[in-house]
Amino acid sequence: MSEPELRLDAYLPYRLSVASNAVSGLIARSYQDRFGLSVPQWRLICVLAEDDGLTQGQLVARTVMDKVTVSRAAQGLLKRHLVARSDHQADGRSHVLALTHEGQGLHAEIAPLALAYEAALISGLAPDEVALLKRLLGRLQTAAGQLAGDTPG
Amino acid sequence: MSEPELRLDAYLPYRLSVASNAVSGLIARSYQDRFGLSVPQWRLICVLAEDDGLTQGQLVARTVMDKVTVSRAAQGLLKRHLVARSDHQADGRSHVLALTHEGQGLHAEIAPLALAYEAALISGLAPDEVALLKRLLGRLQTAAGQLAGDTPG
DNA sequence: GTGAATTAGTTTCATATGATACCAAAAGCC
DNA sequence: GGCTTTTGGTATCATATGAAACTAATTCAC
Repeated sequence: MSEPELRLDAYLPYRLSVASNAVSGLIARSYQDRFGLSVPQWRLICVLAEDDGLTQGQLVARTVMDKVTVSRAAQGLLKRHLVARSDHQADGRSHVLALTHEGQGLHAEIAPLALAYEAALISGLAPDEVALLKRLLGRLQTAAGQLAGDTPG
Repeated sequence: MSEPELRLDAYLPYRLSVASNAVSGLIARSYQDRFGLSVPQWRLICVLAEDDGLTQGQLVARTVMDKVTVSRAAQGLLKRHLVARSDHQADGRSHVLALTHEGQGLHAEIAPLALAYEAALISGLAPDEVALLKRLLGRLQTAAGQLAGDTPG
């Protein structure tokens, strides 16, 4: 007995999705309005600022985005001269992306805003709660990845 | 000094989005493959199973989805005779939605699967960790809502 | 070396999403 | 009663997304 009750607002995947949508929507709107950047574009800038000279394939791995998404984001940034492309030394199919000076400037401008958003979002939480939250999110992600691989039942 | 470093994989909104996408993708694929249901459709079924006889407006509030999304999901469910519509007693614009017998059957079939997914996802976590996670997600959601209202910056 | 199978990246296409405009019913206002 | 404003829901449109097909370059097998 005791049917294990399924209530939507207690259902973790739902809660996760709603929270993520709220946060992503906030951030996406902000970057779009202020800098004309999509979230994928911003992610590329962010990764390239950490670690310059990556191929799109590497960016796919780093950002957990689809390669089509990365391709389009890169094209947009190219058009705005925020990143530059150079031929890959050893692989003629591949190109190496790097931030231009202008791209670096934009990153320097946005990064504090991004951090301010994060700070505002977690302002009610204790530092150890934040750390735990990040760890739990990582676990969920890997669990989902494993389940997606198997034939879950 | 000490620029407060922005690393993408330590950035909470990013982590949240990636985790949510992984989980949502897993669930969405499963419901689509097995039952031909979209996530919005499933959410409506779920809410209507909890609490029958709601208008679309009420469903919008309950599911935190756009009214267009709810409208379309409802139409899909109507076409498959999983929900039924009756005129609203007091408001001629509005309709009342309720699960059909068939819809209830489908819900009874999916609910255990949904709970199994949740159980699998959190299988590595302690119960109090899960509780905390849900609470923190709620806090993030409300914080994002507040920030979206203000002019943050 | 030559040819088959992979891989990096783009293009194409089909679908999902939400902003906006829209229609009809309801509520306020006088 | 008439008139405007608001609200429930739908239709239209413009954009975002990813799956699949495709191109070109690379690797592997031999």
